[in-house]
Amino acid sequence: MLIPVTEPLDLTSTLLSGQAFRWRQDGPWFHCIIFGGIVKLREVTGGVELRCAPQAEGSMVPLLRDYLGLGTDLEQVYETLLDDERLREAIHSYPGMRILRQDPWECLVSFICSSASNIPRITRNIEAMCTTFGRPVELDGLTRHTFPTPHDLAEAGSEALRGLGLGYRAEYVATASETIASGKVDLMPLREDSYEVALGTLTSLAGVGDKVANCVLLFSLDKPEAFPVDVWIERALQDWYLDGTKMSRKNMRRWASNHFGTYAGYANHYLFHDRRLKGRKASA
DNA sequence: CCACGGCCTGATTC
DNA sequence: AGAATCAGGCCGT
Repeated sequence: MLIPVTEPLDLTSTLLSGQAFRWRQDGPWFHCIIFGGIVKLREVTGGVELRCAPQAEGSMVPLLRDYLGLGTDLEQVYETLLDDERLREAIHSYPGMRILRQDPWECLVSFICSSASNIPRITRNIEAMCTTFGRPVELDGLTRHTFPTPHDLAEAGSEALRGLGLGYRAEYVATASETIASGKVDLMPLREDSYEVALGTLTSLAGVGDKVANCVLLFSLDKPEAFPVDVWIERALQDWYLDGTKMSRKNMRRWASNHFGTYAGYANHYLFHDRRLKGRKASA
């Protein structure tokens, strides 16, 4: 089924820029588990072709439009960022790269797992949790596993998670899972809360500091002003904006939110993507 | 509020 | 070859 898309959308950059960890590319197709179903997407003239199971394709279309962030007016976002020379260049390099609107739970666990790790390992860890504690779903002879629920991971416990290679992050995931499963913290309503309130709630969870919280806020909780500062962003800000001025990461986040404004998160992701593709040494 | 060391682990570098 | 270092940080002191 065709999802008609008239808005700018670069599917490859959007799905593979490091904001989500479960998309796989297979020729022209991308596949993943979304909303509990297996989904295949590919870019075609006029939009995006969709296949999915077990849901009907028709019912998945509005969910995917939402997930892909097509509700956001990118032109308006760009308008606020194009004055900046570095951003202008990055935006021209990857026009149509969007911020996804992911499931907050999966996003939370994924970024807890990301701390002091690397993309291949994070991806392995997440996939291991899914194959071990998730449910298999099949489409066109392809099997993927659903992301485990808070209850699943709380029940699994930290030892089992360590067995999957999470290292010290296993304790964080187990504890955070218990907190969510118990109902002490409810993630979805944070979409309606202010940035500051949601940030405070998230950082009360095990293994969630300022950086991880800002990732969850930006990629799943409707906070486009969120600005996660990781090593890549730290270097980018140092090199291009701060001219060597010493600043803590939390202060960098505050500086950037103030400097880039309402859509600081988009600025963040374009800088991040650009920096990462160019590699560490290439850009001075 | 900031600075610092410790923490799993696997790949890369020296 | 074996030891540091780094990788999309967080926590406690």
